[in-house]
Amino acid sequence: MNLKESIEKELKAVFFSLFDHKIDEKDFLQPTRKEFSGDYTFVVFPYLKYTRQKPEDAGKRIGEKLIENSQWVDRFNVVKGFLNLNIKPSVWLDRFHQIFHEEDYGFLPPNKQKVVVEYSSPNTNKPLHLGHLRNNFLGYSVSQILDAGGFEVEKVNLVNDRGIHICKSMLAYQKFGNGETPGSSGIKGDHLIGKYYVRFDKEYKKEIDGLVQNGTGKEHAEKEAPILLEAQQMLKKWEENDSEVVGLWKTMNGWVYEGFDATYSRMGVSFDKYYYESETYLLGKAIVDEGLEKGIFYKKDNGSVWVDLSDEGLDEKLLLRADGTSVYMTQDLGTADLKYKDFQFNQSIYVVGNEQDYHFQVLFLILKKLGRNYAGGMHHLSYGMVDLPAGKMKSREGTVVDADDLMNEMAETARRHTEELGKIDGFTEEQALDLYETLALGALKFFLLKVDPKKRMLFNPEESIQFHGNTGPFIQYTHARIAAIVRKAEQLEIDYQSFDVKQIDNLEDAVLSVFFLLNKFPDIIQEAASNYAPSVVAQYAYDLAKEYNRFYTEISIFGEPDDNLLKFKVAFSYAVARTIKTSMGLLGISVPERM
RNA sequence: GGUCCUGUAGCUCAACUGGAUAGAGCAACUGCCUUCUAAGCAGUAGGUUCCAGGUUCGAGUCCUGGCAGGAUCACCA
Repeated sequence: MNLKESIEKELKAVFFSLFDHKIDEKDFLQPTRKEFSGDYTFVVFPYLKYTRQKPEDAGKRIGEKLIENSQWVDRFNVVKGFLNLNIKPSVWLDRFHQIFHEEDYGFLPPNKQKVVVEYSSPNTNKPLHLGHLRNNFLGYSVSQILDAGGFEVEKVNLVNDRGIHICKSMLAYQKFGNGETPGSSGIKGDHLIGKYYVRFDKEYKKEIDGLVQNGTGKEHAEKEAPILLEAQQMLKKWEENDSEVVGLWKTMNGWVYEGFDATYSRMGVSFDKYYYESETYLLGKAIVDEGLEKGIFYKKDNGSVWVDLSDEGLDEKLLLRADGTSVYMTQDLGTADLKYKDFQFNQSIYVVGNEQDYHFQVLFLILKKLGRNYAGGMHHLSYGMVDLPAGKMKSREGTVVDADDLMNEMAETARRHTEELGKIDGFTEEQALDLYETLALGALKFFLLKVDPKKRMLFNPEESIQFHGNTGPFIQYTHARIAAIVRKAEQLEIDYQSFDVKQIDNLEDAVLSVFFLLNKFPDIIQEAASNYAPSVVAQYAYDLAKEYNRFYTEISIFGEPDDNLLKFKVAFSYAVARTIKTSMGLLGISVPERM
């Protein structure tokens, strides 16, 4: 039982003895707001019908009775109907002692549940951009958080490696590539393929213009442009397993994967399993048959298969084309089954942009109708678009922020800032570059993760990434400061682990607020895990760093004359640094020892 | 047009799922480096929480109706 629950139990007993009513609610204490004195607050208002007195009086009576023989609470104050409880400093100190010696502090015990997190899921016809960054950072962070929350996590990447888009790149390459390779051109594989995707679009537009000038209608021209027909032809050949087309496809996808691997590794994300649509796109047809047999789906005259979800307030949805080929939904039905077969998950998370909200609503509903018992554990972690000041990003129009470019710019900005501050004296070149990378990725990840995923966000390349205030580097800086303290303590051979809480009787406010935050770390992980919410962790890491910095500037550590207090202050700082490191780790952000 | 999401300080975001005087950061202004890292700390200023009703001891939060922005409603993925 944790501290809060212990107090709730005591308070329940007191309330019962005074008013002869058992409080049924769980979790009825809340943290006291900053402006008031106290640690936890009991709101009396909801219980007025049992107390039958003015809220102030009831609060006072409960408070008095509670502190008579409470193990935990020694003071209280009442403001209107709010009973604020102060926990005994000695209790905080004991709690801190416990926390300090728990190596994995904050992590929840294994819960025997398995969760699959699918994220990233790139197309192989172009490099990753800013939108993918949000997806990847979210997916990776949620995986880390669920892992800390006691789940067994499988990170999965479903690569969209087939279809008309990749044929467009292949065709343009065939026509204009002159045998260029990543090696010969010095261009990273995914960027090289992206180059030909753009080239295709250019030629395609040219042909449309030509057709329109010769009197063809625009819509017709868009469908009939020879290069598009050629790409469609290529897709057909691919599906027929034409060796030349498949060979080119393999080569070009290989280049893309090399490029992606480099980008993923720099982003610090990874996967336990890859699925490829080229291998899964035919799945799901059996499920269509199953649905027809069960009478959940129906066939139209032309042979196409549909599901009618109008009873659930949705539309009719196509599941199989008249020519018997699959659509996106067909594949996703099949892949859902495949994932379950592979992992027997309790939960399956899809990190996918909010433009597919409707798709997943339909997908989950169909699986439920089909009687898949795993369907209840599925969740679409939907996130909003990242917009630029100029508006929406469009890959074909060149208005995207490329992921590799952005990381380069960030590292460059980090270098400039650091050099201006003269902070790299004594760093080797390698250490300095390492630091820039840590700061760049820290700033970027924190910026993207501190916001509620549902919200679309504006990214202004010049202004969005800061190194001050509510940012990744601010938290990293706090960690580096503490690391310096710990280094110094070790140099001075201070055995800070041996501090004795029994000898401490007076604690500064700043220390108590940090205790409160440290104590709540497991709850934060719990909350973040059940809501798939990295932003909760980001907010926490910031609060902790902020609060510690208050302590840091107000209180001298090595100026402390009392030997035991000195040890305690170092240990206290150490515990904060460790918790900062852990919580940032849950966001996929590493923290430097020096900066 | 139907459905879903969003709307909070000039800007970017919080608000423990219905609690107190709505909080941070950026930008602006004022202080604090001979001390363990000033990428920091303290302070000032900034609000009709899009609007109108309703529910109740209490609403940024829940309900109804509007307004604004976005997404989606393809034999695309």
